[in-house]
Amino acid sequence: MSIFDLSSLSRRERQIMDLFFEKGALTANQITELLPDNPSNATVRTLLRILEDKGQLSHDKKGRQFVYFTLVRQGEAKQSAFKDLLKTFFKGSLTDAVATFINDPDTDMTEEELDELEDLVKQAKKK
Amino acid sequence: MSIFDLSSLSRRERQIMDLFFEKGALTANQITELLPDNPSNATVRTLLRILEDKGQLSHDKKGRQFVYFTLVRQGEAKQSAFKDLLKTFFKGSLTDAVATFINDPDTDMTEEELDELEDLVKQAKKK
DNA sequence: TTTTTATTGTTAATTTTTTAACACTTCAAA
DNA sequence: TTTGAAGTGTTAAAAAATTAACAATAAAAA
Repeated sequence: MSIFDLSSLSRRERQIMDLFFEKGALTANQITELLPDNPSNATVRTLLRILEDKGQLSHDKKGRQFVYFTLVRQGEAKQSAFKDLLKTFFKGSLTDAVATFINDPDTDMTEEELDELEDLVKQAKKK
Repeated sequence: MSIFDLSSLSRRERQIMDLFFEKGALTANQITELLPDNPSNATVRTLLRILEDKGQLSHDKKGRQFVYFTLVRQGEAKQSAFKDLLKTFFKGSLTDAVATFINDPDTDMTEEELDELEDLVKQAKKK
């Protein structure tokens, strides 16, 4: 199993890894608050040790607290997760995904974002 | 729990739902072949019945086979999954996600795709 | 028909995940 | 110092997920 393969993690492990990807470094107490269904602090610490054993996380000591962080490089995790999503839901097509998102009535992007996006595509076309 | 909330499914349940999103309707035998770690056919059927109980799947009978399919509307599942991914990995920003993908050296998009993408953005700007 | 084969149904054992109780440690305040 | 508060370590029970054995059924072939 690759370190990027989130699909082989258990439900709770995955929920926790998602928090790290979203928030960066976290303590056991922070995770306890962020997880659904109010697990106990001890429960979360067990999970953190398991994820550390699996090589997904590590921690630094700061005062008396452990501050955990992913060992997966953020950039690679992002790319891997994004590609997996495109494959699962959009036949691998970025264009399909963007179309779905932009055409969702709930989505409202600012003019600036759209400009930025257009520039991005133009840059890509130059190569 | 919403029917779109994949994060509350178990590991196997989630792997199976991902297959349905990617492939559409499937029989137990097909799923058995597609899943990692070679589960037995009986195992897969149990999971399918569980997912049916949870309201995620249903099935039609075709000859002697059951053909299963998601009850989640594909369009809504896509949007929900995509938004979740943006939130987890890209601070909710479509532009960030597209930039990461396009700038990945492994990615190579055709000229046509890029054109399509550019048009899409231009259309969106008109509104 | 009858038999064979490919499927599904049921159930229970096994394994993994999830949980938290209780012990231990460490820092900081009194 | 001593004591208390806030954290971590260990372990084992409980719950959930995963697995597959065996029975039943139904379609197809003989």
